[in-house]
Amino acid sequence: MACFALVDCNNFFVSCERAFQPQLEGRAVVVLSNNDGCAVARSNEAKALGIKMGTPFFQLQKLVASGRLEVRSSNYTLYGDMSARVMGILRETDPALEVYSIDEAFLHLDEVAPEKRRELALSLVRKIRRWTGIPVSIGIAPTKTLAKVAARFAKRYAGYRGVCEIDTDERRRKALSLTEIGDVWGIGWRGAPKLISLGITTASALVEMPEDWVKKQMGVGGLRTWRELQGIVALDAEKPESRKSICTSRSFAEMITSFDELRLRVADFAALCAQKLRRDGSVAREVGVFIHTNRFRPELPQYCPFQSIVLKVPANSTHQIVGAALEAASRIYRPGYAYKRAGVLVDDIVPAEAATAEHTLFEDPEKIAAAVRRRKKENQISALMDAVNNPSSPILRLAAQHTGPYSEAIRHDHASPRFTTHWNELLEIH
DNA sequence: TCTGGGGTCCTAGGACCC
DNA sequence: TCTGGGGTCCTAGGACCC
Repeated sequence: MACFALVDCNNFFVSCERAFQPQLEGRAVVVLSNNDGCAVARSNEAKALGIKMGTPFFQLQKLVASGRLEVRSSNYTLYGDMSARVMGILRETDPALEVYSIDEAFLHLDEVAPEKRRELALSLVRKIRRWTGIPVSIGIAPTKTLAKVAARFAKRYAGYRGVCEIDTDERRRKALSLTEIGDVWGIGWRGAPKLISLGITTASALVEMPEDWVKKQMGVGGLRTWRELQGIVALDAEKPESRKSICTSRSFAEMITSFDELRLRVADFAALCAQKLRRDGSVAREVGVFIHTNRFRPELPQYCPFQSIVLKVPANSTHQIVGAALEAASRIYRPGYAYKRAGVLVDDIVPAEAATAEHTLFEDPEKIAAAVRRRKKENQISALMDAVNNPSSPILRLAAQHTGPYSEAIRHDHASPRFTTHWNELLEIH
């Protein structure tokens, strides 16, 4: 029988902050989204205060002022590095682990003798805590969806010491009966109320429904969840080769009205997309831009257009991607609106080596040759930029981009240092 | 005053084919 | 009055995940 272990970092962003700021231990701590917009991670103490995921920061100001709550701006450089450390430790146990998100990974324990699985997981919990400072919970079960269920119990009950295993049918039934339907992986904010209205309030109630009812009510995705909850593997093990689309978008600290200002942001986002494409060894055929007014200000005129441009030849050079993005932006920009957010999305992505030029029969061979030469030069420039640039604050940029640090346009009033990735911000011990 | 960002997959419906 | 049938492919939007 298959066996998966889900390793889930507890309150990951908060735990990363605590690893270098022990004074946060035992306190209510919240990590804020980009722009210090809303809560995206909460310590257990913060959850106990009733703070919900996504709570706007301005609603938390009183708690902060009264000293009952600590906040930190998100520090993705730090979290990315801490994640890599945790995944590196896990990879020693299973080189083929599936990294599911920045704070979660699935290990395959099929080869580990059943009676040794729990001990192995306990040792991983201890090792990760000791080597990185990050507390993790591990759920072990015959399917990924059940491993998720198990991990919730591992987190909830201290007696498990961080590891919960669903290894018998009796335990599976018990766990499902104690799991609310909305807490099941794959049942979202739309599905849960619908199922509850149909009388399905727990995972066991769902499992007891007939297959065709599930298919009819929930589609093939729901059917997979239903199977997984019974212990039948229904989720694909294959990892995607590479991303199919890449999006870089941000909200702005202030609202932007002028095109000159907006195009600087769009150029930055496009440059980041190009950099991500090159890192993946991919090229994209389509470059899209969206701009959004502030949806939380309905009294202002709203405008949320999207425009994409199809490139003649798939590309990943900063020149090509930025050029197309600015063209798209100029087509959709309208004066008279206050823009709060924008983004660049590159789509129709293929591996760089698979991309071939498609010239039309009627194009002038001279022009084609000139285009190929230009392209080659742009690719060389991009390669040089990658060799020189620090991603978070690139030195070499196009003139179309803005000149300050990327983070300048974003509010980060409560940022902690990049303890592990920046020479000037290393932890100091006195 | 102030409300995140980055993905994947599925489905329904339209365009198109013979 | 009456207006094929069956299939594929693409796309936009929705639902879900963290």
